[in-house]
Amino acid sequence: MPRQQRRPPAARVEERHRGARGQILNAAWQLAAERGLTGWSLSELGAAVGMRAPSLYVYFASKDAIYDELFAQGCRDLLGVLRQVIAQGTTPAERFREGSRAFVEFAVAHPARLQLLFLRVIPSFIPSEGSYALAIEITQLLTDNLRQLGVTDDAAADLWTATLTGLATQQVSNEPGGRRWARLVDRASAAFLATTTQAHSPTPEE
Amino acid sequence: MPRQQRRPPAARVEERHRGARGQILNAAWQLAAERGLTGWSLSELGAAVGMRAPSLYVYFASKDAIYDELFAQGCRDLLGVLRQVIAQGTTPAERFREGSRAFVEFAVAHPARLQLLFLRVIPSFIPSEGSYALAIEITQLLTDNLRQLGVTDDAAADLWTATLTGLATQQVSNEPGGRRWARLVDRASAAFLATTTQAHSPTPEE
DNA sequence: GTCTATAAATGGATAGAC
DNA sequence: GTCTATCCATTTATAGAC
Repeated sequence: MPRQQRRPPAARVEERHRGARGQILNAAWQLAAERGLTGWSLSELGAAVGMRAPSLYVYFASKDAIYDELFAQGCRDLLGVLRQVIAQGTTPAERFREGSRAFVEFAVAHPARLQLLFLRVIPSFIPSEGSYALAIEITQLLTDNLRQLGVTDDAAADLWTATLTGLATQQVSNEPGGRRWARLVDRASAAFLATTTQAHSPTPEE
Repeated sequence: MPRQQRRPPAARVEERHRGARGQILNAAWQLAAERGLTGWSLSELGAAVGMRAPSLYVYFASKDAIYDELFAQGCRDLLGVLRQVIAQGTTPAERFREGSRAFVEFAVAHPARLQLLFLRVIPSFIPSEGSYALAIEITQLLTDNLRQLGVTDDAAADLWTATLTGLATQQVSNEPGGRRWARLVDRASAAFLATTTQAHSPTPEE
């Protein structure tokens, strides 16, 4: 029987491992916020957590693997925010309005997350299957929300995601830190609901 | 008096120079379309026009200078398309609808132009004053278009640019080559006009 | 105006000592 | 698990021959 009494318990090791991974991801978010999603290197990331670049490979297989974990984490963050906000709403309309507002606020507060999750900014990076499934959950949440309002039209849901990401993107791209577009989300929600739910003469598609 | 009878006329030289610059920019657009806006290097660009990388510096001061020229060119392209489409419209409403459609079609057909003009994808690149002025002209054109419809609200114009870029961005990011979001532009135009022009109970801003 | 050569730096990633 | 050292590819950019 191999001796293993002096080896620390595997659970402890894994816990520390996860802790370090978390630190690295936090530092990556910070660098992405400061210099853009692609504006940092592995050596800079290592320095940010008191490591050299090669040590990062103990925790991640590649830089794209880090992006993939950031992608998944960003999805979970947004899902958490949206679920919380939606849970607080008392009516479907309120849930819709507050959910939409939360989406834009999240994206504007975290431009790097917006770029990573909803824009194709990194040519080499494609999210893994598991990470992408989380992104689907976000739009799913939005679609369910609309269904509760009686909006079962998939096209309407698509138009709404486009509007929300559009507002956030314009805000972040043209006036970072401002509110020029972000403040329009309530107005957009109201207009969207007005044209989608009430007596709608279905516009003929092209 | 210095002899200069054997030197080719300056006009000829400049003409060739401009021709080469044009070739380089065309090749850059093609590379950007194939591999993403940032997915190519100067040596690849040089090879595409039968040059080595250093020779490109005869025509452009830096890679960012190339991006700046691409930015300006993209603006002029889009302005040309929009002006032509708008000129063909017979009523303000038709000009609005067709202009909106043309905007999205342009962006979907040229994702790299969309990224360069409306998204902040390259951390290091900031358009020059002259190039940015062209970008302003685009939104100006849109604003004027709306004014002809009696929409003088700046916020409405902002909401509309966000919607258009949002549709294009979602299309390009999530389903490149498809029509899922692009086909919604007419529906969005109609909804926007319905809520903005007709008896509008002004939604209170937050 | 184009080239070779090269600078000067940086990138991501691996090997192996400790 | 972290390091040094290093690989190898690649980058933008410059100098100088032709």
